[in-house]
Amino acid sequence: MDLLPVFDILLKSYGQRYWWPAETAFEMMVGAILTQNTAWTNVEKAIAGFGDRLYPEYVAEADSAELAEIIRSTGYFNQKVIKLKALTAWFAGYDYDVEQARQVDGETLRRELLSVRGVGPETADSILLYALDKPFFIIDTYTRRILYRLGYDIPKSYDELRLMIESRIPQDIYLYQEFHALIVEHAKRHCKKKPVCSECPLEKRCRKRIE
DNA sequence: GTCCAGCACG
DNA sequence: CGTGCGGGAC
Repeated sequence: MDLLPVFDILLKSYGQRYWWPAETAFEMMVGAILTQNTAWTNVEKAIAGFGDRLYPEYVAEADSAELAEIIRSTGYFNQKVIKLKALTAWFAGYDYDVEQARQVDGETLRRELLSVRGVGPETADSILLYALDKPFFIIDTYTRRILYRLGYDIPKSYDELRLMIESRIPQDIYLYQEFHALIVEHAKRHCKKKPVCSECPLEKRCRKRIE
């Protein structure tokens, strides 16, 4: 599994992504919850709906029905209200200060995040990588789909695939952040569920397997 | 009508 | 391992 050439091709094709798009670390965490099984365009509406209220004290205190109305466009809004409040309660343990959280080692933070209601492995690793600067490689549907079509043998479990990738590329925050962002871009432009293979930058390396 | 950046629960 | 959660884009 030689992944760096794939990264280089995607980087040359799409350019730097500078992900994740968020003004603050807390906004990033909120976005990670809201985008679960949801298109990002629907998340943007919700983020905008917060206006100047996108800070942890508001989410902690806000009436659930009011919060649900703000994030309605992201779907699963009743569940996501619970998740947002649970994640914010975890963040309170660090005085809503991302610098404090960053002092803690990554494995500890990951265990903590996974114990938060509504935070699974993908959401945890997204927060770790993009808000807390910890090198955990995010595995999402896009990652699996693209690697599968490229012909790699994909382990079934989330952590097996994550550890496999992490063991094969340099442990570098920038690389992890940019690589995941490029995977998302590639999945949206070409490697969709129904692939759009014309002008695909990875065409030469792809098995062109459909499903 | 169908599809889509997960997760918790039974 | 199957199901519920839910909106918006197409």
